Amino acid sequence: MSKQQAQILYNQIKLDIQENKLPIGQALKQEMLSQRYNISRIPIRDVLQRLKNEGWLTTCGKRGVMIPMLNATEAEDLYLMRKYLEPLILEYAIPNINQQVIGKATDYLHIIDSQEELSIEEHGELNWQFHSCLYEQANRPTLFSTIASLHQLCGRYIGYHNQQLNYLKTSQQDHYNILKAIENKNTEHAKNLLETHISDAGKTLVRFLLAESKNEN
Amino acid sequence: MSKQQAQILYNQIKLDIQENKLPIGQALKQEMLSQRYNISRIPIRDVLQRLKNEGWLTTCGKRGVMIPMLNATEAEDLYLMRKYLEPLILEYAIPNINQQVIGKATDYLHIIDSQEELSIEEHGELNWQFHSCLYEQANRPTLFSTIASLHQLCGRYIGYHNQQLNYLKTSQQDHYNILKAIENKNTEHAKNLLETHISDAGKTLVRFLLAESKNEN
DNA sequence: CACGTATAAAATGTATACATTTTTAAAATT
DNA sequence: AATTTTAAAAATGTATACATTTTATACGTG
Repeated sequence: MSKQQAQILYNQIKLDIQENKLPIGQALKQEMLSQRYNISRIPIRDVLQRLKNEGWLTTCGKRGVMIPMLNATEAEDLYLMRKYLEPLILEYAIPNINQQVIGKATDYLHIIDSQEELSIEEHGELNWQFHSCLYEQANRPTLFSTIASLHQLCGRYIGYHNQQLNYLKTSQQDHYNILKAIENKNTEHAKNLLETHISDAGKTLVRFLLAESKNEN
Repeated sequence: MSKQQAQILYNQIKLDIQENKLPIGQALKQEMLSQRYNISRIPIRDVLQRLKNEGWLTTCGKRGVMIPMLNATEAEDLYLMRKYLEPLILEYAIPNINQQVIGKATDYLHIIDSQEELSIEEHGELNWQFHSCLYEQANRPTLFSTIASLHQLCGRYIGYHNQQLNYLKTSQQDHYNILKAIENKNTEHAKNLLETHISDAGKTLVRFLLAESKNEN
């Protein structure tokens, strides 16, 4: 289970970034992290590199990495890409979505509905489970992994504001509508609903980030 | 220059993958690579992980990585994503593209025209320089880096067939047309030309990959 | 003979130690 | 006083050594 050690570390650091438990905007010292997580620098380096490649960290000066500040332009880009790519993969998926898949997706929505005490991370995770169980039917690994990566990065922004949690809750009806359109094999309608769904979420988020940056000044 | 050591190794291994100098479809042993490139396993591991994250390598079984075989579906996905995302970033870029940028882009095209003896890697690199010097004017780092990453991955496919080199050459006229449309601030036309340009390249490549996989059977 | 189990070997993951580079601060020169 | 130089420190990159996990092989059992 040695590989899992690094895997746990990866998840832990990512969570700590998401929950703002690590300093933003300044260089992260390997030694410091090594002590904090009680592990040698080698796995730390591995994880830092991985997170850097995934966009959770950016280079800080000539050497080292740092946690980038939340940025409205980045958020807008992420949702913009999702808006274009997710309807695309859904189109490939729809012909392969049978009733079993519909059922599985419905179950995820029911879980979201039933559980009142979901943390924002849990909610985001269930949200992704719903979307991905549809997308994976497309059998498009490359397209899928790009979309999955964009989702992951959005997670950092979703975790930031409770307002986003409210949005997630109100958008549940969208999910049911999308599922209904898929069940009816109404591909164009499903794509349009999904595009609007993503676009709206993006707009809500960007509005918040802009408002916040105004407050800081 | 210790960091450059790993950087050199990264470029070298990537090139060796592109030129099929490493075994495809079987696990790459760290020890073997360590001896081949005359360096310890630590930087090897770093590079392997990085290449894995970028899509040049995939996991092979429970442990280790391997070079994935060229795959028509992956190529199609890459070009599909580019087809959607590159016109998008171009739209953001056009308002900021002044005559200096036009001139710079023109210079790249002239270099491609003038040099008869370009290797396919050099040609691909110049091709990317042309596109990226336009895209970077959009000031959209996140969108840009996703597109850059997709380009990189296409590099593996472009390097494979000389046929693709022929296509690159014939597509030079497209580049001039796109540049002309940008200069005239005819955004929609430029976007359409770019979309067709990418779509055609993708179709050519996919046709080849499919034909080849048929030949193998 | 097939199949599962145990054991040995190979490969990877991690820690420690060392080398190189980067950054910091102090000293010196203009 | 400001700027360049230089030396010490801090931080990162790499090598070696060790621990753990996989994988392969041989053995035993049904």
